Amino acid sequence: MPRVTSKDVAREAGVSQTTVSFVLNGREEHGLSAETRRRVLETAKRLGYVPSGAGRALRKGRSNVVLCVVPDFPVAEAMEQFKLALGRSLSEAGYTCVYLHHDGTATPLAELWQHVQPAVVVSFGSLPSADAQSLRGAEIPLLDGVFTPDNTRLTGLSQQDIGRLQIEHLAARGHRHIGYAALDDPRERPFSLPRLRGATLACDDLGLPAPQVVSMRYSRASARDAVAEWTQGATPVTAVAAFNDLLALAVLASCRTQHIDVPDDLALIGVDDLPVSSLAVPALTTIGMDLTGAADNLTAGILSTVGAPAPAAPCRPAAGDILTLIHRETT
Amino acid sequence: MPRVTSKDVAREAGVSQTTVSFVLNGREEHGLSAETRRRVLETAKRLGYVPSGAGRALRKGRSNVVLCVVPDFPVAEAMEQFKLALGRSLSEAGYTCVYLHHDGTATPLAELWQHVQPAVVVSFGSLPSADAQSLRGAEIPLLDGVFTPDNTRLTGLSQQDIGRLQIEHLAARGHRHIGYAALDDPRERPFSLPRLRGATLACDDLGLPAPQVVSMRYSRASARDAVAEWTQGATPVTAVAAFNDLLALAVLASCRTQHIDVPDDLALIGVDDLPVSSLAVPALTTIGMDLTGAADNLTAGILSTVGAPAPAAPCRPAAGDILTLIHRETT
DNA sequence: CTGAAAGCGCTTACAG
DNA sequence: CTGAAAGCGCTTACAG
Repeated sequence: MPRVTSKDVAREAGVSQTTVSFVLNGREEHGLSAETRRRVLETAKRLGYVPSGAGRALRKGRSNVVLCVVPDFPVAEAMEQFKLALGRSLSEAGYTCVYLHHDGTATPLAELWQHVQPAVVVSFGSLPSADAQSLRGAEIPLLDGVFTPDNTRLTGLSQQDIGRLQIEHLAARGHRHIGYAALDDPRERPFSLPRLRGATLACDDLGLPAPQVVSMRYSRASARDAVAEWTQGATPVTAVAAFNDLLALAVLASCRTQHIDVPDDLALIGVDDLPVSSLAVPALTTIGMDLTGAADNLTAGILSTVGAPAPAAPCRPAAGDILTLIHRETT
Repeated sequence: MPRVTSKDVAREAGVSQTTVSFVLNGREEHGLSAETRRRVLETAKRLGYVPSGAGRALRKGRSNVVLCVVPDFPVAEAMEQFKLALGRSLSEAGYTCVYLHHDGTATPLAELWQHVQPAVVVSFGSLPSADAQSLRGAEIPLLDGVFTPDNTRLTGLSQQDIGRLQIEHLAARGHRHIGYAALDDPRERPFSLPRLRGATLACDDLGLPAPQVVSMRYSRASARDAVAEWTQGATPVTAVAAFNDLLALAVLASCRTQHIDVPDDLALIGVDDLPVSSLAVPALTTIGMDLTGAADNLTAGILSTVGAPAPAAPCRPAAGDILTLIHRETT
């Protein structure tokens, strides 16, 4: 059976296509009579009318797609949760969220958005300036650098605050000589550098010596070396803040094999609150994030960029409420 | 600056729009002269012509979107990897992959595909028959139940084989009384039931007693109870196959606190090869999966459904090559 | 071997 | 307050 078009609705309701379009798009300024409005709405619903995305996109020169360019981040639970939440809240607003995982090798971006004509492009990292330029040329709005330190207001999620929170917790528990487990993976730098910077600034603010940074990988050997470095120096460290839970768990495993007691000999705090972190022995203290809240914040920003009405949810979580300290047994 | 259209290419190449369309879509049957072809191709490239998705979709009544309906699975690393790989290989074939995470509460599906007019719908679980019906009505091809046991040929990824492989490995190492750690989460059933079934069938085939199944959650208390049940019965179990690595890690943690030696008192095998699994002490034996290979298989199926030419890659991994046993220290 | 023309479904400037 | 008409960019049946 053929599709129901706005022409069908018009004929059935005894009005013109113009009127149907005005009613369905809520264009008040043309002052349609209440009765006409009602009849059109009722007819559209009765016939099961669904507007054609293609027709609208062709006419307006702009689709209802929000194109999210995601750099080559490692797959991480937290990022997946965020993407999921963003997709949901945008779809409630009538937009389709498409993630482009861009590792540089793929199709030139310029080609893609000429083809798709997205309503907005959202870049999780920083878009190369050539791409930003080409978007400007195509008059497609861009939300750039969503997860970069300068744009924490977009999500309310500050990587620096994460590092700061870790240090503040350790300091509050009496630690003064603190180690930092950094990750030796260039793809994580957008997160790891600001977290470390936050930790360093916090130490400074609290009058503590700068954290003793050791760069490590996800391996036992690497964790063993790191622990040795922290504990065998002139002024041994009594606590370690790790870039994320996975690194913290590696350190934890290493402590066991080296018979270092956690938290008494060495306290430990991660970031992410992975499911597995609460299962560790001892259970890992960590930082949790309200990723749904962060995604809602971003959605609000996206919608205001396309000039859409603010989202239904009146209560955007404030930046400070996005992060939570989850205190378990390793501190 | 305004967009370059096929009309522009036609004018510039001194031919009609018809000819441009034929050349660019490679319609041989109309017998265009080689010289015309060359000139059109050259002009299109020179002007930077990119076809409009909206224009094409409107005309053909079908977009180039592949809509993947993903049921309410918990976020799992393996599934994310698979989705990433599928998105990549489809985009190479000129299709845009959109994931719809459907938890039942969202927009009616029928509305969505009237709006988007996808080229194919791919359902990771089983689509409700009303939805399948509505797709048929709209003449949109459907690949249904991608991860259900009846359709393992679509990806080459058999959940049953996973359970079977676990048991075969444990049996080969001399175990006869085997426990199975099942997950008590209804959302995982599409994976957990077939895995358990594969394990049970394998025991049967090998002449072993059926596995002693304990249903558990991701918590220490739950793991402790499970271990008690396995070890304190009349015929204690000497090995445990777990639904996934996370559950296996919970069991492993519990064994430590109960001073049960792994693998000597109790051997343990998981599924997924999580990054954290190689860090555990002792390191976890598990089943790894070639998810890129599985995604390539699915892409081939999708492309043949839309009548597209087979993908460039001539070598689809065979079903048997998707799974690998990763032998570490817990068995 | 190639082109003029119609039409996919929508929105909006314009006319009444 | 409402409608007729044009046009977004594409593909294809038809005519030459």
